[in-house]
Amino acid sequence: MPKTMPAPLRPCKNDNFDQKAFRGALLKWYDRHARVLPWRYTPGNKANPYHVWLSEVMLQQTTVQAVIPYFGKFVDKWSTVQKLAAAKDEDVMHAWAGLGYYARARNLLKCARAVSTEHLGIFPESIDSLKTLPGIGDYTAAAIASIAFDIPATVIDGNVDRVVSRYFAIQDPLPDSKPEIREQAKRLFEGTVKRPGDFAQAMMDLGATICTPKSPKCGVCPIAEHCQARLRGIATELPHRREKAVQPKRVGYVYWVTNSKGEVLFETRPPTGLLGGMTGLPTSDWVAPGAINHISAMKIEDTAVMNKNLKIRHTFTHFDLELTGVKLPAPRGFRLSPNQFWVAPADIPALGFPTVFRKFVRLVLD
DNA sequence: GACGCGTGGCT
DNA sequence: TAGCCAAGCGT
Repeated sequence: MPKTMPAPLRPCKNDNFDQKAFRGALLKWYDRHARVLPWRYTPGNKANPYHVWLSEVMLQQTTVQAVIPYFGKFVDKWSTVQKLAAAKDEDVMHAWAGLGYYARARNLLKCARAVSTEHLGIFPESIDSLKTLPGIGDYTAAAIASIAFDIPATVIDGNVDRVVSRYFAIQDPLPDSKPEIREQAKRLFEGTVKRPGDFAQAMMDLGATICTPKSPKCGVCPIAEHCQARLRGIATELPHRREKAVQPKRVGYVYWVTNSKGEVLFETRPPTGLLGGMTGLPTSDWVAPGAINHISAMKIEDTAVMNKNLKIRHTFTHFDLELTGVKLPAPRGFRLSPNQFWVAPADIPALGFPTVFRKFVRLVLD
């Protein structure tokens, strides 16, 4: 292509791209600005695969700030993958409570047990082997391989999606652009690789602290020179995303049932699905506003004392929920289901359960 | 490939 | 306030 020709808008080859210079600039930046995190080892030092795996699973779709206290709690309780493998399911679910995406906790335990029994307690090092383990997909396998074992791998998370989309000015919206992002990301990650783990973390740190979604700090970005989005003044706009559907609303009742001793009724939810395997309060079905909503797990609306002030709102990934609280004594003849149990009020705060229930408990107890 | 699956911080 | 979205995975 003649040098006088303007850069094509799409696709953008970024012909000024130089892998060696890119890697050098990014690693130099990382050596000065790497964040200090509990699971992270200083550049060059050996990582603990158990810590890398645990942190990466916790960090799936979850912010660093939210993960830090949970990571500390887990390594305090279970210092090795074998100890975690030997833990009771209930203890792990309670320790995870509040972090969200509870299938991760179920898979975490499955994975720990697989590593413990099938791999003699030692994490496999290849990406393909790692991907056979529960809860480890494309991203996490690549992250563990590179960060824990210094194996060259193309590590693509949401940060890398954004950095690559901007650096190469990819115009197609996510997730349509995933294949192109991967293709371009390979140009950054592949080749003669020194410090693959540091490079992967540098890419993610850059996305988390400099190449941020709303206001990218291009003025201090170590790779700004050849960033096609910055050169075109469209960094803030990228990556484009396909339009999202409006979240539906659902409503329902949540029950605060007490027995003669003042204990409160809790239950363990079914093992899969929403909040699967977690402890919660009994609720009605959650239905669209206006829909008939007398189908209750308790079938007790008629006898209950409704308190319209006991309302909580909670947003899940795919719907907005409004629950109305109902306080009532256990109905005459009430018998516990196998998954239900009584809890003394003093013991409730120590119980681990999802945020939607914690909101209601706080409302009742405060 | 589309969808189900939490939560909290930020704008 | 309401929307956006963060170190994704399993089905």
